[in-house]
Amino acid sequence: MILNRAFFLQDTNTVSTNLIGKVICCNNFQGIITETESYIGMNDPACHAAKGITKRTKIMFGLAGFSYVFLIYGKYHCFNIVTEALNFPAATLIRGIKLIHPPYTYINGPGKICRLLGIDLTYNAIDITLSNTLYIKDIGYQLPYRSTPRIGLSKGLDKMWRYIITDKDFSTTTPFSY
DNA sequence: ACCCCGATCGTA
DNA sequence: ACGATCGGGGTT
Repeated sequence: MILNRAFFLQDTNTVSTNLIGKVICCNNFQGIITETESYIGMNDPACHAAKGITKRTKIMFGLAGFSYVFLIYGKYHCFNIVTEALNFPAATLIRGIKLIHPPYTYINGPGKICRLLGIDLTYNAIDITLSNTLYIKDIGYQLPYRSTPRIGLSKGLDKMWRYIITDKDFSTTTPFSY
């Protein structure tokens, strides 16, 4: 079943951990989510919204379940989903997936995911609880994960808000047996 | 108008 | 370890 508003309205770390094992569907690609990160509120120095509402960050203050896509280093896109209550700026970043169909590719890194799935700035501010081109579904997987500090930051490294799958079947480019 | 920076990636 | 590359955001 497709994840609904109530799923994304929860605490961001609840959303980030519950997204492990869910399936992102976009442009005919379907991938198990294997890695996520939380960015939470104006007191999180690594969160883009920490400095307030801007043209770019306003989506994070909006309704949970909308996409937040941004360009990084002039070349790559990062795909997030807005979480928590209206006016509380937070989101979950999708950092790793494994295709559930051939060629069963394991993709680690938000830029590479967006490149493969075809996600660019035109995919920003989409309601993924209503869209039929970009959405996330639950296929009943409950997969173990561990938490670590977030990747690539100069601030907010004290937070253990990166979640990554521990089952090796989902971190290799080979079919999995579930 | 100008300057600095970055939730990355591929190459070395 | 490092450079590419360009929009966002702050400052002049």
